[in-house]
Amino acid sequence: MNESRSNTSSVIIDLSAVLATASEDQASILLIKPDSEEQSSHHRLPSGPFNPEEDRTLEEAVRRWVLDQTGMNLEFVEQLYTFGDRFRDPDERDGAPRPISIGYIALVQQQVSEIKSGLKWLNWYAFFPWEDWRNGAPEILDTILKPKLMRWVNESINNRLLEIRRDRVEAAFGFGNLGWDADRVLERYELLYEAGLVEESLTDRNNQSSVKEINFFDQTGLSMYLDHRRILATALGRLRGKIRYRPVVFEFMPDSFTLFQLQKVVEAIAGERLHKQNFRRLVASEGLVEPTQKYTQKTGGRPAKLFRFRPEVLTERSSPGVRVLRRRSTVNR
Amino acid sequence: MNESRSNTSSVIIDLSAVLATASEDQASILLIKPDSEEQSSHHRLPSGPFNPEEDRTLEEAVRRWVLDQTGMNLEFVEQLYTFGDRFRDPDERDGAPRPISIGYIALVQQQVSEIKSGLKWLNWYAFFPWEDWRNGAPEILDTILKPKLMRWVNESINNRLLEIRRDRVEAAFGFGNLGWDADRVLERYELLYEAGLVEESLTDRNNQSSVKEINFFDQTGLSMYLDHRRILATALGRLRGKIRYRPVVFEFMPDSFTLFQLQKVVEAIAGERLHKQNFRRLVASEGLVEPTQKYTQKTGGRPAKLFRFRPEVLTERSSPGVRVLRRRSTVNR
DNA sequence: TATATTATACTCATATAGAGCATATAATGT
DNA sequence: ACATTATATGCTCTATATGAGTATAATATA
Repeated sequence: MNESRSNTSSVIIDLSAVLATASEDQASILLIKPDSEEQSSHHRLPSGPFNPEEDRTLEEAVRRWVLDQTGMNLEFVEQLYTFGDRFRDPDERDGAPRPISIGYIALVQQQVSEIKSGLKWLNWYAFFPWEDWRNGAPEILDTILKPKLMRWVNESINNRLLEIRRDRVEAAFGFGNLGWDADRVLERYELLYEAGLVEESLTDRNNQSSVKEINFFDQTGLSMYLDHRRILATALGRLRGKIRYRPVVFEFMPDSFTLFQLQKVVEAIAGERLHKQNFRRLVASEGLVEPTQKYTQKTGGRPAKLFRFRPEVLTERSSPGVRVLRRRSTVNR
Repeated sequence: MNESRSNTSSVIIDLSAVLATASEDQASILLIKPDSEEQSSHHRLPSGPFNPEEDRTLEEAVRRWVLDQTGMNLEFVEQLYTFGDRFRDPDERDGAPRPISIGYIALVQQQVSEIKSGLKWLNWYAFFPWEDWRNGAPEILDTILKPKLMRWVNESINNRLLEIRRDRVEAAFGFGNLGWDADRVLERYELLYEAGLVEESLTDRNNQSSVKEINFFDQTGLSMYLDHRRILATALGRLRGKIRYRPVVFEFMPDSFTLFQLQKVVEAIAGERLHKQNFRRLVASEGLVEPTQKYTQKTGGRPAKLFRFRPEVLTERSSPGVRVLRRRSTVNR
C-alpha cells in the first residue's frame, strides 16, 4: 500500500443550502443578491464554511449559516451531494485552498413574512428555462439547445466519444425515442455546461465554448456564483424525484388548501401539467389528504373544499407521495 | 451577518468505497481484514484521505485509493453520502482533526481472479442479518429486535419523543400496517444504532446501550471500523433502490447468463424471493436482455437459454430497471 | 335566466403486477 | 423403454393502477 502521501494540504468545506418554496404559480428559491462591491455579479446560495470546532454535525452548520444569513429557522433539510472538482473555483489556481462544497436542500413555507434586505426570491426556472414544460415544450429546446448540442456531439474527436455524447444527450433530453424525464435536471445542466452553453462554462478553462454570439448566455438562464447553479440543479432533480414517494409537497402548503392549489404547487415543481380529475383521485386514494369542513370561494366558480395533510399516511403507507407522471411521451413535444 | 468564525480548524476528508459484487447465492463486499497490530479488530472498507494537490476530483481519489489497496480498477462508481458527525470517531475527542467521511459505492464483476492478501469478500448480510428475507422473515426481527426496539420506544422521556420514535420504528421496520420496505436499510441501521443494539453504539459516548447480555452484539451483525457499517448500510439501500430504474445489475453479470442466474443475483441484492415466471416476463418486456443462440445445461433439467444485456435499452427507455416489489405485505411476516 | 367558471363524480380502455397452471426438455433410476 | 424429478419456458386469470374523457354541481356575473 502507498501511504506516503501528505495529508497536510488544506481543504475548506463549504456548505450551501437551496431554500426552496413553491406557491401556486411558481417554485422559487431564496438567494443572496449580488453585491456591487464583490467581484462576481451573480446570485449565490446562502452558504458558509464548516467549522469543526463549533458544529456538531454538518447539518447543524448549514442551519446556522442559513439562520445567520436569512434569519430563517429551517425544518426539512436534506443533504444533496458533495462536489470537489478542481478548478470550478477560478481563484483556486492561485493557491487558494481547495473548496469542497456540500450542497443541501431545505423546504420552507410559502414566503409569509418579509425577507431581509439583500435577499431575493427568484423563480427556479429563471436558471433552467428548459425545465418548465407547463406550457408545452420550451421553445429554447428546439431552437437553440438541440442544434447546439448536436453540434457538440458531432465535434467529438472520435467515434467512441461521439457515441457516448450522443447517448448522454439522448438520455438526458429525450430527443430520440425517449421522452422527457423531468428528474434528470442535473444531467441536462452538466451536458450544457460541458458543451459550453451556459455562462459558467467560460470560467472553467478546461472547457472552451464554441459559442460566438453576443449575449448568447442570456438565453440559457441566469448564471450563479461558483458552482451554485449545479447545486441548484441537483436540488430540483432530487425534489422532483422525492415528491413522488414522500409527502414533501406539504412542506410548501399552508394548513388547509384546495386540491387544485396543491396540484398547482406540484405542477410548479414537476414542471408539467397534470390531469385535474386524476390528480384528485390520486391524492385521495393515497390517503395523503383529508377534507376539513370548510370551503373557500376565492377560487371563483363552485366553492372548493379545503383539505389538510394527513400525517397518518406516514405510518400507513411505506412510500406515500404524489405519483405523477414519470415520463412525457415524445408526441407531446 | 456573522463572519467572525475562524476557518482554520483542520478538517480531514476521508474517502471510503464499498466494493459490491453479487453471485448467484450471495451479495458480497470487499473488505480489508482486521490487522492484529491495529487497535481495532474490525473489518474496514478500502479508504484513504483526500489529497487536494494530487487528485483532480473526489472520484479520482477514490479510484486511486482502491487501486492502491485492492489492485482493482473500478468501472461504475457513485457517491453515496457525506458523513460528518462529531464523535463517531472515538479518537477525535483527544484533539485529532475532525474526519469528514465521503462514502462511495462501486459495482464490480463477480470475483474472477484471486484477491490480494489481507482482503476478503464477505457476505453483505453478515453485517445486516435482518435484511435478508430470502428465506422468509429473519428470526432475529421478532425474537430480538422488535422487543428491544419497543422497549427503547417506551423508554422515551416524554410523549412527544415516544411518538417520534414509534413512528420511526414503524416506518423503518414496518411493524404496524406497513410492510417491509427493502430500501430503508440506513433508517433501520440508524435506529438500531440509536437504540444501542449494535456494537458501534458503545463507542459513541452520547449513547448508552441498555443491553446487558454478554455477547449480545454477536447476534446483531458484524461491526466495522469507525462509521464504515453506516456507509455500508447507505450503499445497500441505494443499490436496492437503483436496481429498479437503472440496469445496474448487469455490472455484476458475466457476458452471458441465464434468466434464473440473473434473478438469483437480483434476489441476493433485494433480499427477497421473486416470482420466477413474472421475473422473466419483466426483464423481457423491459427489453433489458436479448437471447443469444447458446444454451447451458449446467443448471440441471431442461437446458436454459443464455441471454446477454441489451445496452440499447438505455436509449429506448428513460428508466430501465428491474421493477421488483417495492413492498412486502404484512401477512408474509 | 343564460353563461362562464371552477369543483367534483364517474366511466371506460389500457397497462401492469401478482399468482398460478401447463407444457417442454433435459438427467436419472428402474 | 418408461416413470420420475428437476429446471425452463409459455400462457392465463385477476386485481389494480393509470391515462383520458364525459357528466354533473355549485357558485358569480351579464
